[in-house]
Amino acid sequence: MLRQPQKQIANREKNISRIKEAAEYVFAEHGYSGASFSLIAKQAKLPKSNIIYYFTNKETLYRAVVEDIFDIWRSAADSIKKDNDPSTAIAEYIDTKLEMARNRPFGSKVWANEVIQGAPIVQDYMEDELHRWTNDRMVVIQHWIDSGKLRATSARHLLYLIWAGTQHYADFQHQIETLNDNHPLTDEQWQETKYFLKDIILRGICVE
Amino acid sequence: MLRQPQKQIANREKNISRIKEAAEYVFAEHGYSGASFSLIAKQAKLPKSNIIYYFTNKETLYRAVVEDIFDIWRSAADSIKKDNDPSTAIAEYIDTKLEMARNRPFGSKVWANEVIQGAPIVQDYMEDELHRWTNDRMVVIQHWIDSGKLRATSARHLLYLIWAGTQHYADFQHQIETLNDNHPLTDEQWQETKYFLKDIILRGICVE
DNA sequence: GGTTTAACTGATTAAGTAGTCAGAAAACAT
DNA sequence: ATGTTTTCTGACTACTTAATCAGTTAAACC
Repeated sequence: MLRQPQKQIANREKNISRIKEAAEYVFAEHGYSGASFSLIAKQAKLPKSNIIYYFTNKETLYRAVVEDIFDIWRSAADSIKKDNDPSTAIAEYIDTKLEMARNRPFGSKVWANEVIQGAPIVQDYMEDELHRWTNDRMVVIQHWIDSGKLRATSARHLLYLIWAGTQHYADFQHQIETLNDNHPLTDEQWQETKYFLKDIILRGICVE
Repeated sequence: MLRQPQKQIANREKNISRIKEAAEYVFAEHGYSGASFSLIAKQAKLPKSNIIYYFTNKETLYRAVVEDIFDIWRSAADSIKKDNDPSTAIAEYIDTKLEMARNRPFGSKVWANEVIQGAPIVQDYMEDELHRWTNDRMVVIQHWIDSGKLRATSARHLLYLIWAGTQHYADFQHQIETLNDNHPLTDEQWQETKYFLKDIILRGICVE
């Protein structure tokens, strides 16, 4: 049995993902300015210097976190494809996005925070990646509309409504829990949420 | 003609609202931690010490800003009353909220920021005022449903969807403008937004 | 006009911040 | 084993921050 000669590499990967996870949480809870290296270090249970060793500075760490988020977020829209059935595809998209809101709320919060503040760090990302990605999806939706599979509405605003409606449950999680008498949503309540959003949105866009 | 003996009072009010306006902007653009007295002072064109003179500390100023926002936000729902026609009332609510998103985006952003970070400063406000306010509106909507004027859907999630769908245009303003080729929305585009949201949501909740 | 009171402000302080760096420790190579 | 490279870290620095406060200016009162 060969000894693995890469103890370093394995350790490096472990540490990096551990730091990113901690950073995602701290950036979400405190915003960019409020997130200090010492808070992130405490969360990751690693010395502050070690974090700087891996990521050089705060902005680099932040960008790494945001890029991870964006990749996941992007892959959630895999179902929005020309040849898929619109209702099924959009229902699937809503389901997936709500599951992400439930399971990975911190990423969503970091993104929201960044955009609210005018994307000072990831403006280039928005102009390139997000812009292209959004246009691609809009083309698909417009195709569905043009071929009579969807009611004639705005593809752009439909996307925005799906984003807003789903991400709300991540970004405003705290508000929702407060209004739910300080309890997290139960499985049943998440089911209800999924059902509600699909019900309203699909009813709004399907040809009658 | 009597001389006004209240030069001081007038000046005080002027300064306070000037400071709050500047603070709302800076808190929205930089978050709670990122908003420093010196930034707010620069924005308000007043010395830093003067701001502290009026508001004692950062948290007090912040709370003043949030309370102002909340009051305005609350009054937008005046139309949600038992005796009003549901479709008209909800259409009016959506219109009003979208106008607020357009004209007062900073307040919305401050609120969003605060909630995303778990409402560290205004938790009590959420538990008292917002909770009561939301329950009141939900009772009205439930009444409409029970009396057959609306389809049987979730009053709670309907409110959330309206909030999410409208506030998105304030909170994510920067993203929306970036996706709009770096142009602010035109009058026409705002019209289109209003139309879209009312179209989808009303279609989703009206009895067929 | 002179006194009291409120409004205001520049200088200062104590605490926290991002980032540097010299050197220790571990992993790897031979 | 020895040397080399990479990983790691505590101590430090230069800077920013919220908040204090002593002292100044302006308004209100009589």
